[in-house]
Amino acid sequence: MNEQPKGEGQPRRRVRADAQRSIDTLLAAAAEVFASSGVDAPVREITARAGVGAGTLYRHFPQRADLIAAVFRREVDACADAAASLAAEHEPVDALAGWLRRFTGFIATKRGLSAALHSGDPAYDSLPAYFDERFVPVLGGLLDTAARTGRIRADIDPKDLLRAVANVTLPAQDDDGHTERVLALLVDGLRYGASRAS
Amino acid sequence: MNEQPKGEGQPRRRVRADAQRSIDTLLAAAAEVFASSGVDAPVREITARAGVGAGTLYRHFPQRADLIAAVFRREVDACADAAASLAAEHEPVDALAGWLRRFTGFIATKRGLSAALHSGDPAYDSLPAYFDERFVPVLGGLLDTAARTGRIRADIDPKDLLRAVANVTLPAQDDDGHTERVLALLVDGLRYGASRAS
DNA sequence: TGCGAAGCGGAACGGTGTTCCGTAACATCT
DNA sequence: AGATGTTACGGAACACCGTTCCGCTTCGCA
Repeated sequence: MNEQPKGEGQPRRRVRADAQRSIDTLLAAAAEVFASSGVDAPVREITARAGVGAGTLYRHFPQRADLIAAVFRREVDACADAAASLAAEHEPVDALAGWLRRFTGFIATKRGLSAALHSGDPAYDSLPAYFDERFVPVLGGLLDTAARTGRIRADIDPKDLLRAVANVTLPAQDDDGHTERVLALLVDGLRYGASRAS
Repeated sequence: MNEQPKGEGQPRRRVRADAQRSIDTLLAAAAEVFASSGVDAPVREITARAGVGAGTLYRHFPQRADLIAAVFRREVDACADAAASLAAEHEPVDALAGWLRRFTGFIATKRGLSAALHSGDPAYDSLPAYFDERFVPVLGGLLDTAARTGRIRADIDPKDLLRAVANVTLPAQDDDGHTERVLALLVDGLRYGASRAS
């Protein structure tokens, strides 16, 4: 549950108790603030909610981006882990569609983050990699299992589908079922040509 | 070619000559700066290039967002107008695919703008409407014509497809053909079920 | 319990978007 | 053309934000 940012080689120094407390408080406060005010919320709003000074934040997260990244990773993990139970409880194609929907929900809370990702800030460099690292195997597994039923084509790169769904979902502002319909269109695209190729 | 921002009811007052000069210079400078440094470029960079003071900019574009919106509209028009010649020179389905590709190129230059659009700034409120107002009829026409050949399904809402393509294209950072492939997937989705319905 | 190191708060810094206002340029009427 | 009221101009000043700095406190170990 705890977290030590910037874990270079090994964490050679023990984390002092008050420092760990600050880190936890900051991550919790940041998650709340990001959820309610978006990732562009002023840093002072986070430090105020956490009841710490600005210096404390920057000691543990040298760049504002590092804090965002830390919060992000936690939520990526939660979404990726959801795939296992879906696969256990549903038919392959349903599990695939279901997880895509779950993934859609995850992405929907990330408004404003895509902008940050493409800002060129090197602090975000590791995020897309982590995103792929966790999600590509998950979606790849669902896709393979579904393809083996023959009801879905087998020539889809998980990474492509992942990005497509994410990109379609992220900017959906006044979503009156738009995301649902496009997701359905993509799944139809998957079904098209299910008969050819292996 | 000229432009008078904020045209409320009627433009009841003539625009003074020096003011029109400032507006034109600012729009030109802004277009260049946005293209080279993105929409997040400092205002002072634009005023410097235009050779005007900050007060002049804010007199004509009360919010930074108003300037962005004005530049944006010009380029929307250019892209929408491209559809006519495509429709005249290609088969319906090719014209459709061709314009989607052209549209893709337009969107690709708008990185960072999507972030602005979803920032909640009321100054951008009219942009999506203008975007739809210009593009939906254009894509709708291409879609109808293509559907009448029977090689494309007829139950697609132009607005859905428009947003889907835009959303897929906008965040494409390291595009190694990703956009192309997803676009193809969407067009396959259009072909799927072309036989059923009218 | 004493002491060096790590952590803490918050004032201060540099840079940004935006406002303000004295001055200059324009359009109109005589 | 000259006078005059209105509109626009430039750039210094303001408010806010991310980030840095540093004197003081707290922690962990012997």
